[in-house]
Amino acid sequence: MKRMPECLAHMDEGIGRVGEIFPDLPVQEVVLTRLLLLVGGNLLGELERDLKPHGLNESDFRTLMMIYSRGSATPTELCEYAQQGATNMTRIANALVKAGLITRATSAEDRRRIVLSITTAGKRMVRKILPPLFPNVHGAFASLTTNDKRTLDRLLRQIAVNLDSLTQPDSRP
Amino acid sequence: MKRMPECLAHMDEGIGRVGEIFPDLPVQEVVLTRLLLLVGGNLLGELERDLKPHGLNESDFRTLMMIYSRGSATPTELCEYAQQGATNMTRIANALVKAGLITRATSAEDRRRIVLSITTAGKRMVRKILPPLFPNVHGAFASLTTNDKRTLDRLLRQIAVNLDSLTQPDSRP
DNA sequence: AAAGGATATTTCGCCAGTGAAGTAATTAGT
DNA sequence: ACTAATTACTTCACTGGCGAAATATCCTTT
Repeated sequence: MKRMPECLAHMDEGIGRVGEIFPDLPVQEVVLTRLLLLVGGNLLGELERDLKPHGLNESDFRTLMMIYSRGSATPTELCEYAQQGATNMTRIANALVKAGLITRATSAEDRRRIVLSITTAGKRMVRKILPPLFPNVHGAFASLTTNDKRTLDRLLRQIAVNLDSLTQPDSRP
Repeated sequence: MKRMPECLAHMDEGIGRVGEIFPDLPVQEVVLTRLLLLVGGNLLGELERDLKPHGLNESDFRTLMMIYSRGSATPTELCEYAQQGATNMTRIANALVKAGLITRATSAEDRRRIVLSITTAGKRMVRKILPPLFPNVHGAFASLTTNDKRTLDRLLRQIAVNLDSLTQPDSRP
């Protein structure tokens, strides 16, 4: 695998060439899109690499952390906020239950519902996994100033909202 | 599915709670990581939604565009720059060949190699697919100023390089 | 209180991506 | 010039995720 700078140069070159053929091509935006996909993908890959030794993948981990931060949650809640399909949630819950990190219990008030709760083993797992991730998380943004990070935060949130309203254009009463 | 602002608020809240339990948690960086994963994922989803009617997925499309921009390429070249496994490249090439968008030919100088070249149907497909994407690409960054975009470009490239050297720490002679 | 509609979760079948092993062609070492 | 190592691509088996349909419970209306 080539190193990143060459990879980026190649991308710029390719988009540049296509831009000559399609004068309307919004070159800057296309580059940003590809950069976001690239960075997102690498970040995901790095995270999964760190999690694999513990037998978890990124969505398992994210789900575990969401349950951890609230103590318990229903699959639907988790789907809402983790933008996952319900189908997938079932499988993730199965895996976490099987690993003894969470428990499944049917809700008393609404027996359609399942309540997923973290176990002590689950909490222990979080304590084991989380801190070793800090250096890498830090490393990813090492060359950015605090100000850079604040700006990045702001811009990413804007893009997230833009994308959201692209997909669901103003479905408000 | 909840709207984006609620989703972001929920994320901030969750990370905040975890940050209280783990004082060393680099909150700002974790938030940025999650934002990048979120935006990357949504961007990918949007793109795939636009491509599906044409029978292509994102990696098919990316590969087609790379071949388009150079006229032809070998699977290995494409893997290098598109950070895809060779395995996957085989399948993608199969799909594109089957759709008549590219051709496969063995190289004359090195008979281990395969040369993938775009066909006229492939070029036609690019002309058909690409322009309708422009509005969405534009929309994703609509609320950003030109300066914002330049900054974002710079920061994303830095992160990309940081991640790269996290993974392959200075393997230079 | 019975029927129709809504909601929560699961099951099923499909597509995309990956690692490990396999095959074929080239290059390097002696 | 012959073996060994390398490189290019493919095949196979497996995991992760998704959409559509199935199931079970709840809510609403009559």
